[in-house]
Formats: sequence, structure tokens, C-alpha cells
Amino acid sequence: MGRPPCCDKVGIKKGPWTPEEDIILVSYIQEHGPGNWRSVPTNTGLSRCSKSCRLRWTNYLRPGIKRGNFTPHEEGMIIHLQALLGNKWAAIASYLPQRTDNDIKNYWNTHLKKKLKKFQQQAAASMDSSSHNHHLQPSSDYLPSSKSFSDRTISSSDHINNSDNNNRSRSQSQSQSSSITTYASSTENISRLLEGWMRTSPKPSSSSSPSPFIIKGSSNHEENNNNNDNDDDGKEVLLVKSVSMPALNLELHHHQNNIEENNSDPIKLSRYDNHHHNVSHEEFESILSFENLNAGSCWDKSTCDSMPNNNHHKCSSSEAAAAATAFSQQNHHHEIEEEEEEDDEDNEEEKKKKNDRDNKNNNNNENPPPLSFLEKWLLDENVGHGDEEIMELSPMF
DNA sequence: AAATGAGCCAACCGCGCACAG
DNA sequence: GCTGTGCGCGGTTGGCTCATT
Repeated sequence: MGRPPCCDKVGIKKGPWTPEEDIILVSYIQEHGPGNWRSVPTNTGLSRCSKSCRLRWTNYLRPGIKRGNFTPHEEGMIIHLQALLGNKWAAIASYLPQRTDNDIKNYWNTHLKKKLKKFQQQAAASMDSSSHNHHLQPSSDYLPSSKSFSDRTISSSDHINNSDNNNRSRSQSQSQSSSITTYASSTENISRLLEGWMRTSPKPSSSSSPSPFIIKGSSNHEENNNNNDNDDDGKEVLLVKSVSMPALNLELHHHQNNIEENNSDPIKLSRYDNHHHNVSHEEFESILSFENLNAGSCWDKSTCDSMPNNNHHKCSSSEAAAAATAFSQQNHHHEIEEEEEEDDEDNEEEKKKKNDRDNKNNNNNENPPPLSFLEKWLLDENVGHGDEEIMELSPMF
């Protein structure tokens, strides 16, 4: 007996959603909360299958979604996490609460894959040349200068990246211009649509699915990144999140206090997380440790074998991991440079502290396990980038 | 001006997992 | 333990726009 279709194929509308459909869907979810998707088409009269409704909501209508350009930080996150987790877009998206897995996946496929490939080639070339010097320098060193990956890519192939950037901006303007004719590209419509009701607490769903919203106090942090226009006046803002546990079932001990202090937000362990990432804290720490990430030669098969799901593609190349690490570091470095102009003193202090930590972690094995590269990175981001609220929603960080 | 190619992204499809009965 | 149902995930596609020829 074959699996029955999720819904009757007959009479099911496909293709782009219309404003009317969106309004209907949003109104329904406002009233009943997300979930129970099966009943949505029936109760709303939408000629869409339940999956389509869910997808439309999660990828587009859901409030708090950030669209548009990915920041260098986000790029670095994605590349890094992709190297670690493979194409686990949902898991990666859990680290970037404002981005949908679909968005990240698209961005990876259309931008980052190319960038990384190019970067790998450059890294390989650099390694070749450096091999003549009989020793492999740290990844952050064998990369030329302090220029960011993006910058270096531009310098090496301006036309490509310019076109890429142009594409991004083009895509932006395209979205805006095409919104005249292509409704699906306009988030503003939805934002306005949602604005009215987002500030009212949605009724708790009668079903077992809790409301995905948490109310967050007004925050300046939102201003820069949230394109959703929900907090344009700095009032109380509702941020989305059914905060699913970040991909690996981590319990980062030094964040535990924060979790406990802020445990008013229930943590929803997704099924995915529970069943696809049963990796121990130690394993992940080990995998993420700065040493492992930093030295391409350490990113060997044995390390890969300890990875969840043992995805070969994500570990198939130590260069990939090294490139990803270097990319992240370069991005991070680039951001620090940018920050320096604004907040020089604070960053100096932070960098000193960071260096101290790094030195301690690298030199003293008797100390508690070092912060993973990712942790440090994220922590530094949180300190140095008050405007980046990427991890803010995740109690893990 | 028209044809073609490339890039982008929203949406679809199929599969697998969890859970209730 | 089995079956049906609902949901989530990752891969892929289709259609749109812009750039190039």
C-alpha cells in the first residue's frame, strides 16, 4: 500500500501565493496558532495542501524572518557550520534564528559554494607555495594579509564578485521592483500584514503546539538587522522563535547559567536534533576545538568519523574545513576591523582577553577544555557586535 | 530589438521520523 | 509490534529577471 498523498492532488493550487491567500493563512494562524497544518486548508478554504501552507508560513510569513543580504558574520557561520554539519540546513538555521533553512540552503547553493570553491583553490595555491617553506603556517597566517575573504576574492576576481554583489543588490532591487508584479517577492506586504497582530499575544493553540512567539523587550539590536519592520518604532517587539536547540545537542557548561537564568523560554528539542545529532559534548568540543579547526591537517578522517551521521561530503576535504575555518576567521577578523573604528578601546580589551584565553587554551592542557572556536567566535561576536542578535534568541549562546 | 544564458529564489516533491491509536 | 497520520527536512524544479550576445 503506497503512501497516500498529503492531500488530494485534485483541485490543489500550486505556484506563487497571492496576497489574499497570505492574508487568509496569516489570519488563521493568528487565531489558531501555527501547527495542525492538516486542518488549515480545510478550515481556511485555501486550495493549498497542508505542506504548502506550512512552507509558506515557515519560509515566508513567519514573523521575525530576516531577508536580504547575508552579513559576513552570517556567511561565516553558514560556511563553518556547513563544514561541520554538512547539508543540515535546518540545523544550521537553528544557529541563525532569523534565517530559514530554505534561505540558507539557497544562499549556500547560489553563493557560498562558489565562494568556498574559489577560496579553496586560493588556499590550495597558498599551501603549495608555502610548502616550499617546509612548514604549514596557521591558516590565519597562510592567508594573505588581513583582508577578508570577500575582499580577497574581489581583489583576485573583481568582476566575479562585483557581479555577485551586483546580483545581490540587483536581487534586492529586483525583489522590490518585481514586487509590483510578483507579489511573492515582497516581504513588506507581509510585514505590514503582520504588524497589526504581532504585538497581540496570539492565542495559545488549543492543540499541543505552543505559540512560537516570545515577547522580547525593546532592543536597539533589532534596528539594524531586522528587515521585518516590526520594531520600527522601538516598541515592544515580538520575535519569533520556537527556539529549537541548536543542531548538536550541546550543553555548553559555561552557558548553563544563562540558560538557567533565562529558562523562562522553554527549549524545544526538535526531533531532528534529538535523533540526528546524538553527539556527545566532548565529541563536539573536540571537533570544534580551535586546534582541530585551525590545522587543516588535523581535520582528518578520524575526526570526520566522529562526526554525527558521518557525512563524508562534509569531511571529504581537509581543505574545505581549513578553508571554512580560515574564511570564518577572516570574516571575523574583517568584522573586528570594522568594529575597531567604532569601539576601539573596548575591542582592544576584548581582544586582549581573547588572546589571553587563546593562549591559555592553547598552551595549558590541564585547564578545562578550551572554548571551541565556534563558541569563542560567537561569544566574541556577542561582545563585539551588539547589533548582531543572531544568537540572542538561542539560550545556548 | 530579439534571443540566449545565467543567476536567483519561492515553491514543490519525496522521504523519513515521531507519535497516537 | 503494526499501521496511519502529521510534520519536518533536504533535494530539486520552475519561473522570473537581468546581462550578454
